[in-house]
Amino acid sequence: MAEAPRPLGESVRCRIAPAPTGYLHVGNARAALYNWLFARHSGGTFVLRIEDTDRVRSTDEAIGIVMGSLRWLGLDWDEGPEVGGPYGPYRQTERLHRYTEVTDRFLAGGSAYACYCTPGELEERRRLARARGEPPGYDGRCRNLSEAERAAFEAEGRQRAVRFAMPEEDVTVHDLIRGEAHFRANDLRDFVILRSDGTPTYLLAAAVDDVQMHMTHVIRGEDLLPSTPRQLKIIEALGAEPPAYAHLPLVVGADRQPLSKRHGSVAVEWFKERGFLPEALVNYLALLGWSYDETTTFFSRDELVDRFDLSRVSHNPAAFDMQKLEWMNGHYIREATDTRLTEVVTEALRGGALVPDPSVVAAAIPLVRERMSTIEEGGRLLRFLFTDDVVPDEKAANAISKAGVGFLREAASRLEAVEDWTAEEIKRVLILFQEDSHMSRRDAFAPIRAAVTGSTVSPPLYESIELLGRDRTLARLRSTGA
RNA sequence: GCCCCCAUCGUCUAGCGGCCCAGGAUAUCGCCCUUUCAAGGCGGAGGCACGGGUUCGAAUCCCGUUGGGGGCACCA
Repeated sequence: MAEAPRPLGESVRCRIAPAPTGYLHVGNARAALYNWLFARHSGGTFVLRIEDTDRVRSTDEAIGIVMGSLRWLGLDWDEGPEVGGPYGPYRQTERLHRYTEVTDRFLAGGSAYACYCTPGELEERRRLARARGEPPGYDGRCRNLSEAERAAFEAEGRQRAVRFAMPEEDVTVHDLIRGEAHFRANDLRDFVILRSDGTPTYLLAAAVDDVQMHMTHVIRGEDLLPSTPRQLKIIEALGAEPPAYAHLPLVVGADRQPLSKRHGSVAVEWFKERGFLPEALVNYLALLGWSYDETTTFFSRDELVDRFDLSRVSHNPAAFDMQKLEWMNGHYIREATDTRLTEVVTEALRGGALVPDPSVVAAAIPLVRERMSTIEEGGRLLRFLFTDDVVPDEKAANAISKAGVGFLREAASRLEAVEDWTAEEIKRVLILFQEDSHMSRRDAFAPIRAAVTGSTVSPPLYESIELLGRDRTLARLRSTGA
C-alpha cells in the first residue's frame, strides 16, 4: 500500500534534521531554507531535530554551531532545542527509549527479528554476492531462525542486532517534486533498525520521530529517496499515516561531484567568516534548485516566503557557483546601510589583527562598497589605513621604480603645501602636479597610489589620501624606494 | 553488478505541443565611463546529449541509447 495523502486542513509541520557534524553544510542549509520557506509560506510549523544517534562527534558544541548557523541565516525554528515544543525532546540521543519501545513492539508483532550475523560475516557475504552479480543487500539468513538456532547463537555470546522484516511487496513513493518512484520488493532487503549496542539506525529513528512529531511533510535531499520505501514500511508497521515526501536535487561542485570539503567551501560558517551576508546566501541558495519566473533574481525574505512553492523546485542536481554567489553578495553589500557595513568591515579588520578606528572605517565605506564582493575583500582594500606596515607588492614596486624616487619626493612636497587637507584640495594639487609632470593622469597617479597604499589597486586616490592623513601620506611618499 | 532519480548556453535556470531559428542571470569577450580596481551602461559569442517514434506541428509527449547523480552499511 502506498501512503494516502494527509488529510486536508491539517496544518503543515516540517523539519530540518541535521546530524551535528560540527558545521552546517550548505546543502543542508538549503534543505533547511526550503523547509523553513515551506512552513512559513503555509503558516505551518518548522521543527529542528538533531539526529545524533550514537555519533561520537555529537557534542553540545557541534550542535551549537549548527544552531548558530541556522540563526545567522534567519531560519528560526518553532520547535526544537532551546525553544522546546510539545513533541520533545528534539535530540535523538534523548529519545532512545522510544526507539527501543518501538523495536520491542516490532519484535513481538513479527515486524522485526533478531539478527546474529557479525559485521565480518555480513561483509564477506556482501562481497560474495557482489562477485556473483547479485544484489549485495542482506540475505535474510536470520529471518526465520528456529528457537534452537537462536539459543545456540545466544550461547555463543553473539551480539544481537534487530532487523526490520520488509513485507514482500512492491512500494510506490509519491514524491511531491518528482511524482511516483517504484521499488520492487526483491530490491528492498531487511535492514538493521537497532544496532547491537541498542542504538537505533537513521532509518528507524527518523521514521519514528517523524510520526511522533506529527510531521506532515518531509523535505530532504534526493540521496534519501531510496531509503523512503523502508521508512514507509516502518511507518506502516507503526500503524501511522506517513508524511508527504519531497526530495530535493543534490547540490554538487563545479566538477559535478557531491559538494564536499574538497571544493573548499561547504560550511555555512565559512561563508560567514569570509564576509558573506546572510541575505545573499539565502537568496542564492533559494535560487539553487528553485525559481519563481523567467526573470526575477532578487528576492527579499518576505518575497521568498510569499512565492516559494515546491512545484517549482528543479529536478536536477545543481552545481554550486561561487562566482555567482560573490556577485550576489556584492549586490547586497551595495544595498546595505553604511552603519551595517561599518560594523562588519570593522570586525573583519579586527579579525586581520588590525586596530581600526570605526569612524575612519565609516568614512571609507562609500569608497569601497562598490569595490567589494565580500566583506573580507573590503577589509583588504582598507588595510593601508590601519597599518604603516605597507610594503608595495610587485606591480606597485614596478610602478614606483618606473617613476623614480624623485617623482614621489616632489609629489610629497606639493602635498605638503596643501592647506586644507580635503579630497578636493588634494585633487587640485595632484592634478596640477600631474600636468606639470607631462605624464598622463594614469601614469602619474600609479606610483603615488602604489607608495601610499602599497598596491596598484585601491579606493579612489584623493579620498584615500585624505583619510590617511597628511603626516602618514608624506611619510610614505618620502620613505618609499629610499 | 542491481535499483532509483535526472538530462535546455561553462554554471543556475525560464519553457509544461504552435507565442522559441529558445528568454533571464552569472561567468566570458568588446565598447563606453574612468586616477587604479570596481560599480554602471551598451553590444557580442554561447545551449534544447543522441537515435527512433507520436503529431499538421516537439525543447516540450512516448521508447531506446549515452551521460550524470544517488542508493544497495550495525553512516546519516
